[in-house]
Amino acid sequence: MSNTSTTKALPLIEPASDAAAPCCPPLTERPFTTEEAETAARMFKALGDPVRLRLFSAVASHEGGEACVCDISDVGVSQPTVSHHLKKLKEAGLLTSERRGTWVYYRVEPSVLAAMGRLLTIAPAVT
Amino acid sequence: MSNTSTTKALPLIEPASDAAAPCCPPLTERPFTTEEAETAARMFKALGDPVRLRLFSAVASHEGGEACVCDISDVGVSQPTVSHHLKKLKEAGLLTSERRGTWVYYRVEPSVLAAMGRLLTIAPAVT
DNA sequence: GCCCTGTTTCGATAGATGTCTATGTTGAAG
DNA sequence: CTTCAACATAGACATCTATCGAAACAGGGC
Repeated sequence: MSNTSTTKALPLIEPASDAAAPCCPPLTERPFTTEEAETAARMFKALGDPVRLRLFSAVASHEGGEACVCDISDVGVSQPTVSHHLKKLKEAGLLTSERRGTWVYYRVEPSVLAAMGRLLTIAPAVT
Repeated sequence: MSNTSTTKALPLIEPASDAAAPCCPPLTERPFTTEEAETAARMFKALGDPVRLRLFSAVASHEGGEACVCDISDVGVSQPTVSHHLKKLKEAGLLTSERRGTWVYYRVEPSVLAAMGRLLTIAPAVT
């Protein structure tokens, strides 16, 4: 509500009350519809490649939750391949990118991480 | 007596009982190694197909956490294809199967779900 | 024995995917 | 303006994947 923003006061983690739960209920809640399955599968598939997973982990674990390509591109494949995988992660909504001067920085979209985590919850403890 | 019946025979491939393989730390903790990435990517990849995701969700949300194939095979593909996808999910360690009489029942491996969920946690708050 | 429920196998095929090399594009620095 | 460095894009290629139909196989109930 009014947020009471007397001062900036950055919250620990943006509440994102619903900001990014556009996808689906927990997998255990009810059988997924075709649409839900396609949406969710796109995200899982993005993390279903070892190189992408390493890139994602490198960004996610980097200081400040962001990293420039030059910091993470040592994953054993050529530079264009790195670029290609980063693009895939971006298309899946898992990463965002921003150019600052010569370098391009990638950042994790935390709300999407949370949404995927919610998919995998055992039981929402609700009826 | 004969061969190995005196004791429990040797566990060629121990069912890994539970263990559930907490394969990896959270993605945000540190950059994944190649091995970790390959292990984790195998699980994500298994859920990266819409049909498999629907099958998995159907089992996971079914009463008792298990379902027979006849209950979930209405996903728009042929019956051998359903069988093929269920096999993939089993190979990924996400499902187990058991025959009871005429029907085969699939069940979710809850510990694996938990392990995947842990991968996606933002910050483990230490131990 | 016959039938039912699944599993497996066998091509076969259309499409997706990961990788590379080569070439652009963008911005900073001479 | 030229050149270099950091990434992105484009095209080519080989491999993998999902799917099908049909048919054989395996347990279990009758």
